[in-house]
Amino acid sequence: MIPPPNVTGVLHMGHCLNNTIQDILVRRARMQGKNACWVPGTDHASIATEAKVVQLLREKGIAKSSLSREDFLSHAWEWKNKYGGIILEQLKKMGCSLDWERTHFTMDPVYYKAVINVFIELYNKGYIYRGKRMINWDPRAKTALSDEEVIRKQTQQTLYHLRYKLEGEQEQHIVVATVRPETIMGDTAICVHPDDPRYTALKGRYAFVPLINRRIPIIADEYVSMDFGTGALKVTPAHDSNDYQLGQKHGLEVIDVFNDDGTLSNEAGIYVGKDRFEVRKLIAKELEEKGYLEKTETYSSEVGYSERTDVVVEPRLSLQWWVDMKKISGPALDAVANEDIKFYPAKFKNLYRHWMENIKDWCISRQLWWGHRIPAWYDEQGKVVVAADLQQAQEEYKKLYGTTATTLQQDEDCLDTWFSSWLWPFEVFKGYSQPGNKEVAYYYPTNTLVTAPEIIFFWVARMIMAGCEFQQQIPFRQVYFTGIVRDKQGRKMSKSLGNSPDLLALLDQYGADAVRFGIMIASPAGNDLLWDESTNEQGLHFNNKIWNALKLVRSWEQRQSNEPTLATPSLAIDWFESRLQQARATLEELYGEYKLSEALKTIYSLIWDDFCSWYLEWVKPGFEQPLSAVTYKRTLLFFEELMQLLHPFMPFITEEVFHQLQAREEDLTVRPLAAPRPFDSQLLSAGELLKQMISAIRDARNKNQIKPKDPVKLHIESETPLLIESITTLLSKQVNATSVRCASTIEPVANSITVVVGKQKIFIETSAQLDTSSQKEKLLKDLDYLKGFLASVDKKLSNEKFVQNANPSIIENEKKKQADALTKIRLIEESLKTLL
RNA sequence: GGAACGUUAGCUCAGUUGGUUUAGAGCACUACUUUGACAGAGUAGGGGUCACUGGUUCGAGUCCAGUACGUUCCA
Repeated sequence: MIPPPNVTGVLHMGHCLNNTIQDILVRRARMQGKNACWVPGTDHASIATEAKVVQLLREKGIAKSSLSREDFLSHAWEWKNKYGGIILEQLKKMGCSLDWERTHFTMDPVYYKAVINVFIELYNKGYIYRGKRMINWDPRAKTALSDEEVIRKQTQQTLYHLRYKLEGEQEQHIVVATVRPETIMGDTAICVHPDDPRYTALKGRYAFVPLINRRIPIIADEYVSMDFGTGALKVTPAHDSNDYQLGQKHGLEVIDVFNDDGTLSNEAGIYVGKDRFEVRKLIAKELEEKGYLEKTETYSSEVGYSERTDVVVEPRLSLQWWVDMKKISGPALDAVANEDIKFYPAKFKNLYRHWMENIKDWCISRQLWWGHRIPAWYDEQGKVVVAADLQQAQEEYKKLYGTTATTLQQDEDCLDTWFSSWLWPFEVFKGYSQPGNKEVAYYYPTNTLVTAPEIIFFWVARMIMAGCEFQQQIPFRQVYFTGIVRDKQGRKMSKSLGNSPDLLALLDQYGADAVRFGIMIASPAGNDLLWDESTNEQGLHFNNKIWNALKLVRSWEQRQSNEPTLATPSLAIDWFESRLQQARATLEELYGEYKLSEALKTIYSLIWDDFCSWYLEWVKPGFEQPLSAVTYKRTLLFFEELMQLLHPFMPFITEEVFHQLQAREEDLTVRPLAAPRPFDSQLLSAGELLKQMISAIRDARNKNQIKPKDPVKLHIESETPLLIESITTLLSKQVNATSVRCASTIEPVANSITVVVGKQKIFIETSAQLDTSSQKEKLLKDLDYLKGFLASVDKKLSNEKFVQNANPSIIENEKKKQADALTKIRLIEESLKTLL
């Protein structure tokens, strides 16, 4: 399931993250042999698109008001056809493996009809009503907004203390604090707290609004906070939702002083036709000049801005269409509460519950043309019927009112975009327009929704409601919330900050694989990610590493030999086989928990460290030497399997390498994953020991400045000589040792460096001149650590309460730690003695 | 004002039900190495009082309470 990307836009980093995650999940599901369906699509984004089209027309010198609805819509469709598909092309460039033939658009004819019918169905059920309520008005787009479309921002404002003259007394006044002096013409009361001693005497009296001298009552209500401002509040029911409620309670008049574009209306009486913010400045000046302004102070509070046009939202009383959310939200709340739908990360469950329990009605009408036109019809008196078209509306009217309507006019408004996208999970399979069809029966409910937490209420919650309401089933089983993409300083990426990188340029510069790698490696499960371009470089380096490994392996193709004397490094092969299977088991777990970033890290390290740094070095033949055919074959198979594991993250390079390793028809992207095989943990620990010994010996060589080309001889004292013997071939190869001797006790060897690895004491015999100080230093340091460690273990074991209370297996373990530490300490002390 | 989440190395993060080392990665950093897949590399190394203060416990990065700071959401 793809969230419908905004038809107006180009891809940004948020899309990049979101769609990369979905692609990873889809590719992996496909490799597991599942019929993975990922539906692409775009939504019509009514406000944003309409704003774009209006702007485009304005540039051409055409005003929207000069066009008929039909003409405007034809321009909008033209725009959609030209730009609407761009985003899908960009997804292809990112490597997203969508089912392209299923591409949908929320205003496709069938989908459009479904939206309209959903409206009618809900209206007939009594879930949709028309009502005059306080709404958020966007004065630029000239439309209502839902609460979710309003973004609150901390804003520095000026708080004006204004004097309102009291009735009856010449020089007396009451001081009111407001940040909106331009609304005083809409004041219909002043309100104080009933317990406020400062105003006890004023209750029930009257004051005059400055400049226009309208007489308004002074009322008392507990809503007013005594500490804020002067404790006296000017009540403007038309322009603030709290004031509106106060007004309702106290039966106050409502005076709307604004026009729909944010200019002052005739009702205001003064400054008519001027913009609200211009008036704020002008009126403040006039109030000051006329002595009404006592003082000003700066004040920071949250102000609502329109999500789409970024202008300050105006609370406004207006007649709109609403969905009664209480009637529809119940099953959707339960579905998440009882985990029929699981949220990843789980913390969003709380947020969801809180919103659902305090849900408010959804304002679904928008004063726009681009969108699904509300199927409501009005007669001359404003009587309403809801029906899909005029003919049905007339029939409905007759049924309802018993007469034939002379003229029926359709509502001019459109539905909120989300009123169409909430049907997405089933209507892309025509689950509403053709209920129970084969497709929807097969694919619905879908599995996983991947989306940004910002639209949990806009979209996720409403899809769940729609699913429960119209399909009687939840729309998906898991919801994975991605983090928010931020810049290095932790700021949200936004157009206005200009900190959002151009994704297309990045794809050109680094390639899709590197960009996908970069964003995924930086993206911890459930957290925001601080994105930095340098992670793309890491991706690029990784590509390069894989490419070089390919070069190496391919160069072996001509060097294969079936010579029976040629040894096959079976330890290396068996070890890597086990390591690979172990990593696959880890990956299985990580995918199960949606820890994709960690899954990528696991594969990255498997390829870079285990495969390239260890395995390939172990099986690598000497300069221009042959290698056994078996080794070559196994190496190819390993490489293939690694590419398959990496493929969901980096589809392009893995596919290419897969074909370069061996010419073939089959594609990696559709190749099923082989069943996981068991791994041998003894082999894994042998490999671990080998790696540790190699590192320790290299370190000793480094510190004693023994050149890589200078050979050494190894004498190893070990309690497990058989284990050591199994690794000597690889060990001597990796540290340039000409001979390895292993025994349970070894006398000190002349002119040698001693290192201790685990319970092994290794003498590195060399012909070079030795300076024992550095190795002594290292041994002393190790000794110090071990003694401290031993002390902490001893402390535990000598604590009677610990021995009494702790789990026996833990005590056993502590005893083992103690014994091991003692052995190691003995070995180091012995080594130190030989140095003296 | 209310709520949720977070605070572990210079940066970004792991760390499962308290005991598997005296806390791990990846980047970045330092030294050495131009070796024959790869200098976009290799080899090795340094780096943390786990925000703070108390508490529970034989034992706390992990559980509890409070404080500070941060982010987000809702008023």
